[in-house]
Amino acid sequence: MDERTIVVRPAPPGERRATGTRLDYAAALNPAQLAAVTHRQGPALVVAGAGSGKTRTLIYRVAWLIENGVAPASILLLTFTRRAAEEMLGRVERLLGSAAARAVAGGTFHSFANLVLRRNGSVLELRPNFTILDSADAADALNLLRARMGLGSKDRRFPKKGTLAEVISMARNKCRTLEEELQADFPHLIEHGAAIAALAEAYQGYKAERGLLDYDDLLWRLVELLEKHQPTRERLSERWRQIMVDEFQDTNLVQARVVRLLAAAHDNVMVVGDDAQSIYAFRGANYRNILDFPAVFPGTRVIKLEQNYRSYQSILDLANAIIARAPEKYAKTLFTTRSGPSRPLLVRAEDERMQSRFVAQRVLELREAGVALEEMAVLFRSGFHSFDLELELQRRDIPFVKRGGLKFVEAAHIKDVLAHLRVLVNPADAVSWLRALTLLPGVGSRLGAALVDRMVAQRAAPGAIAEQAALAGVKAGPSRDGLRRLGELLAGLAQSRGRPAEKLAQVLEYYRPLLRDAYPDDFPRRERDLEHLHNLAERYRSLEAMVAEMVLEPTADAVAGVAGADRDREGILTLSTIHSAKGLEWRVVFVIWLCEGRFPAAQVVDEQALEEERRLLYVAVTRARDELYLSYPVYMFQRAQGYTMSAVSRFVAELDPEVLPAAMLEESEDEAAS
DNA sequence: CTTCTCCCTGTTTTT
DNA sequence: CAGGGAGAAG
Repeated sequence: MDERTIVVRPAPPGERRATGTRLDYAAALNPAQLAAVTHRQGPALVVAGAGSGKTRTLIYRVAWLIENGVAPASILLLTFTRRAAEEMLGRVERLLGSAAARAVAGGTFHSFANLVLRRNGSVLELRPNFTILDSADAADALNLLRARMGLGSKDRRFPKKGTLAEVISMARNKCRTLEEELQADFPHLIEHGAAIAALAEAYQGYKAERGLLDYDDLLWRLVELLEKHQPTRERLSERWRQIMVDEFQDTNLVQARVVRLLAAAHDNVMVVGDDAQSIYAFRGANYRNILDFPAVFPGTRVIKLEQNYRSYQSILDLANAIIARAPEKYAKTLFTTRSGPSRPLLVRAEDERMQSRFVAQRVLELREAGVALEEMAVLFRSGFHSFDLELELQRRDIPFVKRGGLKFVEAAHIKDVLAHLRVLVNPADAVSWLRALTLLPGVGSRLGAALVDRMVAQRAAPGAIAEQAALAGVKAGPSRDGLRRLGELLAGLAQSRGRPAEKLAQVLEYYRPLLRDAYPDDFPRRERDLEHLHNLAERYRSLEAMVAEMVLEPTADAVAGVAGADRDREGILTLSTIHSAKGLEWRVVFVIWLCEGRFPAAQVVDEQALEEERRLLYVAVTRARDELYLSYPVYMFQRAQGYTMSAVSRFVAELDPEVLPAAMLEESEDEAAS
């Protein structure tokens, strides 16, 4: 049964040509793709099923526009990650055999907003050196204000800082009032409604005074800029006369508004998406954006891409069966001409160890059979689901990278280092100040906050922190010594004309002793991360760009595992959350932990969220080209109850065994011996 | 009053 | 495994 046959697949047509000739679009694309690529003007909605050549279509579209006289600089390509945009534009460049594509603007909504606001923010009285807060920074700021306002100091049931940040952010992403948001998603917090509202208002003021923008502000201030300042709107709309948005099903209402406003002058918008792959409702995305697009842009041309070029038909049958029950959608059924010997398989393992051993062993067998490690991936619902597997892979010396889970720049020690640089860029950045100050021995939240307030009120230069501390009455002692060293560091950096990487190196030198004190157990691992950070810094020419982009575009590498500086994945297996696997594909895919409580996740109860989990599984299985394994352990360990019997995921249980045959694992003689 | 330390808990997904 | 809470120490 493991006899693997060689499958001859047609190579994707096109993507190479002699210079000087025009691309042969009709030969390279199917009729639906061609229609999208050569769409003249006005709004268009491309409903693109998984693996239907969506990216390819966008690439050819950009090339076609350029070949037909559209200036590259007037094309805007909004994608889900910067990397997606860069990869696409790189391919356009190869396609056209010229560097023209480099002038195309591309990136995420947030990074686009960042650039526009830095250049045009003055009409909003926004300083160009504003700091961007990530969700953890936002939560910290809220917590500071909560303490100051004396809210929930005694009440144990008062929401934690992360929850507060989530409520406030969700309301803004869904264009709701706080009351509406609490009613809809946090009914158990309604009793704290007034306190949360007061906090939200204080938070707005706090950010405005200190030049701080959180993720939501980036989008909302852009909307404000475009809505309230007609000349700016017209200028920007004229500048980008061709707008393309990828993964439109994962945009939220604010982003949809940005699109509407940006296209005000011409309506030349092409959005591409798949309602069946909408998996970001939890952060406010609304796949209705796709369903409603034709109403928002009258005269929209709708083009459906249904032919799948990725997966075997047996895998698509499974995908179609999974999504068949979704209640509201653009009806479409994926089909392909690809068929092969293997079918998806449901694998029942005794327990988690067994599941891990199965994956590791199968990966090795496949590698023996000629499938390179980078052509395989293991996908899961949540970051921590792969912990046991990671140990097993390490034990067997199988190299892997993990995508998703805790991000590199979210690790405490990385944030510590960056805080020093952020203070340099924006001396009013109270959040970063507090972080840097409380690292010092003898400086806690109280003294730290007092010093920050003083620095901001006095508009003092960062290097003046020690003098300001003395003026504030800090007595000589360990805290004064620390503050003096911090002041010397910052004063030196403010003077320095060095590159960002050189400044970072100085911060690292200062920070290393603090790191060793703070993490006596595992500072070596963290020091390696700092090395990696230093390598990343080499790419940037300006400090401002570096600190902004590190927040907006965190590198996909997780902290754990090999935080390798090299980015090529040759000979490396991929482990990934399904969310981070979006848009990618592999020859062989394993999806693990398909049991109730894990997938769907335990905390998911309401209908809408369950539907999203279903779509998530759909995304997972459509990542596979040739082979697909879904697995789950029969017994799972839960700390509270010990070993319990698990139930297979409802999404799998309801499927016809025809589309997903089941198998179980048995301990064989030689395996038991090893 | 402030900071430090130790123990507890409870873990989705991400710009 | 980190973030928060409680209690001890400065």
